[in-house]
Amino acid sequence: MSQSITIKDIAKLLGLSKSTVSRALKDHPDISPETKRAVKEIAEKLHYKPNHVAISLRHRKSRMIGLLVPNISYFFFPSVIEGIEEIVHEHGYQLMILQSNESYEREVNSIDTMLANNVEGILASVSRKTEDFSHFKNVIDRDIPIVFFDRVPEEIKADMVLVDDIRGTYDGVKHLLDTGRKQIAICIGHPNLLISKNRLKGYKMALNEVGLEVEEKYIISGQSIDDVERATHQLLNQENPPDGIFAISDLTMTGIMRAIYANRLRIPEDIAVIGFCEEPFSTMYNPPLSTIQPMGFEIGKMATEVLFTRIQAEHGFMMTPEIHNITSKMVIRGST
Amino acid sequence: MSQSITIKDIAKLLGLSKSTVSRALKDHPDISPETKRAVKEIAEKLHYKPNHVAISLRHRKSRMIGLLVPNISYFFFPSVIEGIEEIVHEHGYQLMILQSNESYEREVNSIDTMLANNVEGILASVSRKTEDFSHFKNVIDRDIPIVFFDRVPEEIKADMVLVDDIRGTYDGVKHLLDTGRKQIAICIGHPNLLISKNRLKGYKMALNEVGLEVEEKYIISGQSIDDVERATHQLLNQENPPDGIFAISDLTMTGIMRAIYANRLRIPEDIAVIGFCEEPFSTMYNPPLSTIQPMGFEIGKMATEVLFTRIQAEHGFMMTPEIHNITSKMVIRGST
DNA sequence: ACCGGTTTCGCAACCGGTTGCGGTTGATAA
DNA sequence: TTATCAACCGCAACCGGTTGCGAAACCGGT
Repeated sequence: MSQSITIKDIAKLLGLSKSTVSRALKDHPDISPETKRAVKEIAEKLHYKPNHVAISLRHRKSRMIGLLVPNISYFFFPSVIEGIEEIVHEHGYQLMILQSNESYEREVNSIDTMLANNVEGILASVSRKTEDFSHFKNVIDRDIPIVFFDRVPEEIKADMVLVDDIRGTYDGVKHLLDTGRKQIAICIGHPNLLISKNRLKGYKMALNEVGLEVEEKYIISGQSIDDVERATHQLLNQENPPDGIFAISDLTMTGIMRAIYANRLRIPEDIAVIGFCEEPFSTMYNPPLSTIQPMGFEIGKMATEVLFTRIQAEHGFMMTPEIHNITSKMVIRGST
Repeated sequence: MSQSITIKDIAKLLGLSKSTVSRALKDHPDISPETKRAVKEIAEKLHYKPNHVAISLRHRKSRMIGLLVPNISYFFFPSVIEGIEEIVHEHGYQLMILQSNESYEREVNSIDTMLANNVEGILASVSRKTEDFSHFKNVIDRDIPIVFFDRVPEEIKADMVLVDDIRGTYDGVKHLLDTGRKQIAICIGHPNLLISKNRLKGYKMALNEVGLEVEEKYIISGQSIDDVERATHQLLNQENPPDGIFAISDLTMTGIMRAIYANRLRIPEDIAVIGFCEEPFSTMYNPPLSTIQPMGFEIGKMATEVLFTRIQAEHGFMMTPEIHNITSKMVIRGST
């Protein structure tokens, strides 16, 4: 039984044609009830499983959704994926997950394999290194729906689902101000990224609202935990160190926390900390961190729902792309 | 250009047959150099990309490896996946990642879609809920190589790649003893799991070696962070509380740490902590945790290498299954 | 002119399903 | 008796490549 059994096998056993078996299996009205029964019975007995590859080839569609993520190593993307899978499976589709690992080549490659595998739609979060977006244009030209989330290309016309960074940062910084902090620092990622810009915007909004000016010395950035740790050290050891820090991600938060611990500062007495962090990351610290939850699950769900409306829309009748902002939830814990 | 272009398109444009084009593209010696040049040139110009689905159907193989994991939400599996991807891509294959989410139905389902998609091999870590393993037997009967890792079924004859739990736990507990601890507790997962049994074994080995007896009250277990947190509370508040705890995973560690913090105990002064934990999890705490690193990356690599030797072996000529133990690395930090 | 051997290419079947269309059968109506 | 029609099923093409085999065209040698 090393070979999987096919429709032809069933047909031969029953003295029928392939077409009849195929139709019987899917309750086509042309087939008599007895024939259907016989076919289904033997199919059941032999554990017949249709070959998706053949179906995909014939129909030019695969019931598969391609997912491109930079990585799955931290909290955010896995939770997004959970949201995606919920909707994908609801529709009876399968998910094909590809990691770019922040590499442009692998990103292009991944898109190629998705197309070569006839995915019916693509969800994508782009790599940090990507600056040429023609592989995505390619997808759009082929009329394959694509929805970007979180890390989106700026120059592509497509649906986007984003965390509301401006609002989230504004909320977090405002909360720090509300608890009496005056010198609030922020740690951002790569300054070119849209998310960094937006978060800075929210930061400025909150400060300006209470008449504070943005000071350059309170803005640090870093690409890795170690980067951030070093930057935070400098930040804490300058004159007039901050009494509150807003971290932009789980990674920056880790670097910041390490530096704070190393400097023997107390949280929240000496310095308050809040930032964009996922569960269960934020509850592991001492004290548990107040956070702006990015709601990865909701982002995944929303992105996938948008994708399916595109898939189900008549081809050619494309609505204009939309941008969805998912507002984050602020959770106050011991660190502020 | 909404339709992707095929071999037939190229053939028509050049007045050739499909077969000639196909052969030209793969440098078949039967084709003249000029024809090859012409074909390749126009293929390049039109951005021709072969349709993997068609190739897969024809060859009955897909150059895809299926990966079944319970989840991708924590540190261990993502790092395993990194190792897997390294080897998979080295071989020019693609990885199809499916999550069971600890659900038996979804596990069976995932195996089905892998088979239906003609994967050439499967890497699997089974769900906690799985007790019937016939879906895996099915795979083996079909002569499709499968390698289990980390969470393995006991009653299936197949290659396995495991963390050396006995050795790892032994090392960790021994280290606690070496630093002068006398009452050492351990927190395990579900008692039925092989890993729990093995880790208990290592725990006992280390204790017995220095003439200590295993006491039931020092063995706790839990399925979730909250479970563990509660159990640790009880553990710490009984008479003769432990002065060292060995945690069996990132999850149990989180519960334990929360309970320790809540009880205002100092680490490592009052209680030392060590356990199986992944980077960067263990460095986030205060103090950074000593850990037994499970080496997910190595496990992934090893499992995939074994899988490819099976794939490349002549079918039928199956070697007997092997069990590989990956020894963990002990990293001493501030918590012990 | 004829033959054997290359070189170069096309025909057609095939992978495993799907589907338009046409054919056969039997029953019913005219 | 014959036309009509529904019920039921098979033929064959198709999706996009791959490949065994045969054939045409050309070569130099006799």
